Amino acid sequence: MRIGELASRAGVSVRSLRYYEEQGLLTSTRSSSGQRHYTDDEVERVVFIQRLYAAGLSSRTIVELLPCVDSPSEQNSEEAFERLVYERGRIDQHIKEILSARDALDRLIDANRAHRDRLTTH
Amino acid sequence: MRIGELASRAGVSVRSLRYYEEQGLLTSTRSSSGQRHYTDDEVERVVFIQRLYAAGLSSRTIVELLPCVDSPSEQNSEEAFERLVYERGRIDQHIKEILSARDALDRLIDANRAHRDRLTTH
DNA sequence: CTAAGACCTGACATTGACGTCAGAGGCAAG
DNA sequence: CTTGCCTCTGACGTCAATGTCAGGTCTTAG
Repeated sequence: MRIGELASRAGVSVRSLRYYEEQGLLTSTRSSSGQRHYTDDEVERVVFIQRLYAAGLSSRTIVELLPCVDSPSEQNSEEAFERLVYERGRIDQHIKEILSARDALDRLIDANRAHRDRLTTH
Repeated sequence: MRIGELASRAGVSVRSLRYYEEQGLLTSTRSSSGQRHYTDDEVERVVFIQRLYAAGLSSRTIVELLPCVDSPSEQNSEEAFERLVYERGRIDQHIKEILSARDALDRLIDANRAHRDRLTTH
């Protein structure tokens, strides 16, 4: 498949895919005329990358984790594996922060709703 | 307290506090010489702002929620209240994304660990 | 009084993940 | 063969939160 199709299937822009390749997150085979071609697997990979972005990881960080994705068999990914565990912890921390933000909003919502009810029943 | 103390208590930079004020997230009283002064309450407020930032809200969005924080008593914050509920939903969505990123990393960690064990017991 | 260290405003710099545009070539249908 | 859409590279633009610097003022300990 060509880049446009991968983009629409994975729900990202064509620009983003070229950027991912530039950052070393994604590879493509090239047709003789230079156009990028992808296999179906790449859809999944792009979605995975998106998830990590959503969790606050940067391209640079994701690149460092890729050995664990691409060749979990090599023990040269020892360093990458430690990084993986570390980032997992950071995400966990991040989740806690966001949960506490949600809690704060919930309390705010309750307070406001309580006030509204008081006005309504008045 | 002056800006430096608020910054260190809330764990943010002085620059950020001035930026928050510029964006309408924070107010300060000024001494005759123009220096900003804050009450203890502001520490809590800054922490709250940080939480919302961590949850992915922008300054602009936070400003729109502030009426609910500052005067939950006014019903002119009707619009702000709806926004509040809406953003709560977005955060919820965001949490789900991050959880699925964490799951993805967990699966990756398991796969790598499994491989390592296979090597070790060999 | 004076020196060190906070603070002020205003402005430009930075970073990351893209958007967007220009100019050129590729490809399938009619 | 042309028309319309996709793709290419390269480069510049953007946005938000913050860093950083300059040049000046305040405050406080000694």
